[in-house]
Amino acid sequence: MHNLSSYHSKYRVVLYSMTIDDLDARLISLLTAEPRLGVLECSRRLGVARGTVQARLDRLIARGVITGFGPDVSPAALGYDVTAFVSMEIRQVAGHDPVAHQLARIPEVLEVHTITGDSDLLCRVVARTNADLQRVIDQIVDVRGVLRTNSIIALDTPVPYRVLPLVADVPRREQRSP
Amino acid sequence: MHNLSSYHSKYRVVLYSMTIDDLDARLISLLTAEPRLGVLECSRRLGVARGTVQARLDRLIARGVITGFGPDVSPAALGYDVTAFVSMEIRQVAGHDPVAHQLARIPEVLEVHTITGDSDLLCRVVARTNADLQRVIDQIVDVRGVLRTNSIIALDTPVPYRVLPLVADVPRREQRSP
DNA sequence: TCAAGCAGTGCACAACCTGTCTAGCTATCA
DNA sequence: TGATAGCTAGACAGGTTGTGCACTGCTTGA
Repeated sequence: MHNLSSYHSKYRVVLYSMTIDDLDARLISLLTAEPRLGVLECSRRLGVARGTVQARLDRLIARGVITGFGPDVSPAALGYDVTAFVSMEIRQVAGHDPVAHQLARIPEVLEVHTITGDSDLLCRVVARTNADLQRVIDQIVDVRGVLRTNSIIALDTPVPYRVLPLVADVPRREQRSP
Repeated sequence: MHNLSSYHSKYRVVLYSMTIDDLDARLISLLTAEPRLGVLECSRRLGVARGTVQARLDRLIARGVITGFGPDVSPAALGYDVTAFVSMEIRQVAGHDPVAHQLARIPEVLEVHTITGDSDLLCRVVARTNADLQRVIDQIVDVRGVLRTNSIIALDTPVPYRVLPLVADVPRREQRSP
């Protein structure tokens, strides 16, 4: 098996983790900016052959770097204007998995993490209004194993979720340590 | 201006907010499951005319329900295995915007919210290792206006970010209240 | 030092899909 | 009742995709 991270570049450091190329980063950036672009148009914009773009994309997907091209849905546009982070303590006897499984059945729960610190779980929820948030929190509290919850409302989101700066940074980090 | 939410359905309630149809929900679900599907294939799967799918998609995008089709990048696949939530207090004199602006310059900061509660800002950060997380937090603390931070590490993510259950739930909510 | 393997390039082909337009039909709303 | 909006079905040209091939250049390992 050949070294995944040392091919075809004099600058690339030999790291035993999967990294991405500058071309990969530019490809991801391009597709993020204009997602409807086809492979052919990408190859034109990037100045490489179509087969290269096709191969890069396949590889990024195969490696799990790109997990999908799903449509990004805005909960706010659906009327879910309230976002909150709910942390909770759970009864430790049964572990956290059954609780997370029950939380997953609530559509308004968008994300669940197990965390360090005073609480055990942190989840992101959305609701239509503050009153509706109460309904969602009630559903969470009703989950068997949930002992106490603590809610924090997100008033504004000055930086919405993004990965692009990270993607652009990876190849530069590689080059800086020859 | 005509009523956006009452067209073409005997079940739909007149709500003065933008909602989605059952067909919209099925379209989004389908595209989420198999994002590489074209419009024509979608129309076949959904059993409607191609023009309908095209029109629905255009409308969903125009309304802001679908904000994009960007490639979903997994930070973990890029070597950023550590996810943490960092809440912070900031100096109130200058407001929170300049702080958020500086935080946005840190690639590892994926998301920033202004929040209720003891802290002022909550952000999601990623890092390569726990030691690397220290580096990122140091960068955050160095931001002018940041007084104190509190970090919570996400050990596991039993429910990764998803919107699909919410999307599927919206049309059913509409029907339930005639 | 040399052969092998991997990326990339350029080209070709058929099949398919997209964007766009038309026309007719139906349901809703004023 | 008339006007409007949405869905269907069909059509068209043009571009794009998936795939295969041969060739080049670089890196690797014997």
